[in-house]
Amino acid sequence: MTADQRRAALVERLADHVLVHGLGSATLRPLAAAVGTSDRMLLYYFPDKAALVAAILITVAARMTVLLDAHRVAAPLSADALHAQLLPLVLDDALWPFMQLWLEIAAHAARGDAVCRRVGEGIARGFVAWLAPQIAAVTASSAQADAVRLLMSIEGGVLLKSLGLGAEVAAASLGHLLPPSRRPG
Amino acid sequence: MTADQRRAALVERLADHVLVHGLGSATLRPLAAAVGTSDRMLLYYFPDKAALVAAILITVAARMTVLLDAHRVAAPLSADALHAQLLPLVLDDALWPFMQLWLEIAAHAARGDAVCRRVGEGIARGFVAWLAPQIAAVTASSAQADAVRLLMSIEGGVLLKSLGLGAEVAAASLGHLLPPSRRPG
DNA sequence: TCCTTTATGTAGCAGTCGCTACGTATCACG
DNA sequence: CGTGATACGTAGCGACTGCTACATAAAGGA
Repeated sequence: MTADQRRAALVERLADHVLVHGLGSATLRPLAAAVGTSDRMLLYYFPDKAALVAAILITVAARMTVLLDAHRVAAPLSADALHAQLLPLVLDDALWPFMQLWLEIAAHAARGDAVCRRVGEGIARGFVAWLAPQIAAVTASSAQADAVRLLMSIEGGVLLKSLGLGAEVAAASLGHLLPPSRRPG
Repeated sequence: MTADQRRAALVERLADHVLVHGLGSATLRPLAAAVGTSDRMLLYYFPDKAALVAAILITVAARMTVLLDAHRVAAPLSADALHAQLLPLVLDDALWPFMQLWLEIAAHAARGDAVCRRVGEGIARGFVAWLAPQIAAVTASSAQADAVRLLMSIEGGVLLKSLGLGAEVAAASLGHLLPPSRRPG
């Protein structure tokens, strides 16, 4: 096994830890302990902590891409229909660790963290590119705009769920597809 | 001046610092230095750091409420129209420090931070309550659902802007009110 | 066999964290 | 004139941070 392969395997296991405990706990010694090594070795395989975290985040993003692709729709849907399908998905426990991490990435990026900004922007643009072809639209650019709007709503839902408004988000999303009279008070 | 008044004045000045530097830099010694005192005194006026941060966040929330109320619409609008009016507002530089902090609060809440969860949920519910009466709807509950959907979209826009997709968000929001053919490619 | 490269352990640095113990100056009140 | 409460400075604790210096052990090519 080459050094590159060992490094990649290391990052895979570190990604597990970060998905559970978050970026805030992603400090060298706990990270190293979680995979049975030492901070010394982490900085042997990576030039510094920033490079290590970047590698971990990219690995996490790759995992989420795989999970999302399993839910790609067969034929393009209306933006509303796709929204109704995807929102429960990202609020589900299976994807929630990714969403928690996603919020942390956005918060760090907003404060100027270069790693989170760079990786996060790539992921976000990936989301748009993943969504657009699944939306029924007359032009590619309108599908793109629809994708951005859809993404805005979904990620706002993630943010609100993190603050304890998950039920309201789910109800409002449901309401969008039902006549108002059928909604509970 | 009573101790309570001095404590409140302290928090006001601390809020300035947190709005600029964020929660991540909200540690006792830098916070104290920013207002010309010592960590010792911060823990003299507050039982611990959590209580101090909670007080700061509540003060920040009160400031944002004032700013938002200055932009309350005179008569109820459609959800789309209100959205088009508010999105540029929250993406503007004047409110952006609040939004940066808002993302941090959500990220911490998502990781189980009790203070951020409690304060953040209050702010989020305040947003919904602030939005609902400004939305033209047949019933109060449908206005509430519209308010949640509107909030989702706006906060998703904040998240995407923090990752560098501010232009895409602005364009997509514009597109929502224009026929597709008039949108740039 | 020697000698370089690769991999890893041990120990520690300077700095920051939240928090606390201790001393003391000031001041209202008895 | 005491005397207790209020307000504040100084100093430090133990834990943690990213990172590094140094030693060493194994392995592979000359």
